[in-house]
Amino acid sequence: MEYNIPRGTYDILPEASPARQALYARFLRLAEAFGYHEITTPVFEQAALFERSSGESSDVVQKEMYRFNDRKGRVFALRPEGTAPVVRSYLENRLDLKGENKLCYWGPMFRYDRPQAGRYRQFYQYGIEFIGSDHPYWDAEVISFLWVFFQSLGLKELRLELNSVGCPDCAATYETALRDYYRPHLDQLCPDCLKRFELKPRRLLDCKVPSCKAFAKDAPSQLDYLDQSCAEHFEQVKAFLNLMNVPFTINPGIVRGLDYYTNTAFELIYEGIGAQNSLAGGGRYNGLIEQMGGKSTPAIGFAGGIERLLLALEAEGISLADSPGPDLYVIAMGVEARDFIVHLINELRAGGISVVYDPEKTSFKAQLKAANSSRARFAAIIGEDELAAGQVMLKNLETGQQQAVKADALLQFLG
RNA sequence: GUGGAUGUAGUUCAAUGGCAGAGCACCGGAUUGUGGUUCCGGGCGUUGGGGGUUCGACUCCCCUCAUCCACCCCA
Repeated sequence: MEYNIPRGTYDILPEASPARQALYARFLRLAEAFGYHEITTPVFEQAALFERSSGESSDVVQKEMYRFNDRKGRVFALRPEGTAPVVRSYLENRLDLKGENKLCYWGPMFRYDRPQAGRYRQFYQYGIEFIGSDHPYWDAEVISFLWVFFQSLGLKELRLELNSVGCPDCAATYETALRDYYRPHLDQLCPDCLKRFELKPRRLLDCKVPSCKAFAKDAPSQLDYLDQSCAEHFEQVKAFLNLMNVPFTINPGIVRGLDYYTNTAFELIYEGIGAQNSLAGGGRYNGLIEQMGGKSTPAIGFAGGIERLLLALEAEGISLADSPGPDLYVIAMGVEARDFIVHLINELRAGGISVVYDPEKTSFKAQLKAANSSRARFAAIIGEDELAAGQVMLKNLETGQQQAVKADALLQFLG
């Protein structure tokens, strides 16, 4: 083989396609039920869109973005996430004026990262964005969308974790407090945590090194550093979630990776698919739209990973769709029978019947065997007798029963 | 980006440095018009790729590519 697939990518083979299609259909159906409409943006955008929105210091921008120049030197990037493009489109197309503020999407994202179970360089995400209100009801509705979606798929081992990272003011005072707490212990932290201390002090809390974990226990919590309105907002989100019967656990360690998040942050955790156990995550981003040049507009959304969801479904033995066999397998004995049925096959197909026929299989046995393994519902057998009578012998491959059917009545019979 | 494991037929896996094999799957056949079971037969490998050591390399060494696991990060 001279060529092979790029690292961290994968082919969606025919056998895997039905499950994904089913997932997509279910997502869209639920999105519609919640009043969301699908939006599809390009897979590449100006690199600056992501650099500014996600934050220059974020890992996504620093080392995971596929950046390239086009022939005129413009700098683009394969999208590493879906929110910024959706917001860009929302502003550019003035969807605010059309009241189009519940948007959902589905498509490939790209991050140059080391591949691992549940982590790819081209991966697929689905998500929703609610734009235009800071009311806590919408936080709860977005979260409940996620919850209902997973419940409807039948997944059991789910954990919804909730946190509030506050507004930029709360976040700043909290990070100061956090640094004050850790500063005396800097010499006892792991090297990674020393970097975290400088760049992302919140990440100190979920370090997995035992010695660091000990400090995390007594570290200050963001929840104690929320100002009046942020605290109230959080309380109301929780209250709405309770009213919606969405179970959640508070985890002050939930940190969103991208800079634009404010207040509500949440993550859906699934144990049992490896280290990459976050099936979906999201939160509020009240500052993003203004930062991107729109007028100050609050918003909230989430994104989930298809690959991880499929892994979770597999882990629980849930199959959404198996590829069905064709409706009909045509068995023709001899060239005259063949010439008789080739046109009939097209008519049936045009009528929406899926038909399999293989002219290279000539022996009766081979054809019937193939009919069986194709999992077709029926086999249509045409030999000399049938040809003379202008009919086919229609055999139910499950029961073995067969009956003669007029050729021109076949479409009606099968349809 | 860091560390570790692995790479042999379509697939799951064997093979002390000495002729590359098995199950499953696939294809064909068992007196030419009735499938799934059974029986018989069949093909397949540049042992991921490249280089080195050796009389001889799937086996040992180096490089490379890929996958998996963990870190990191996240969906």
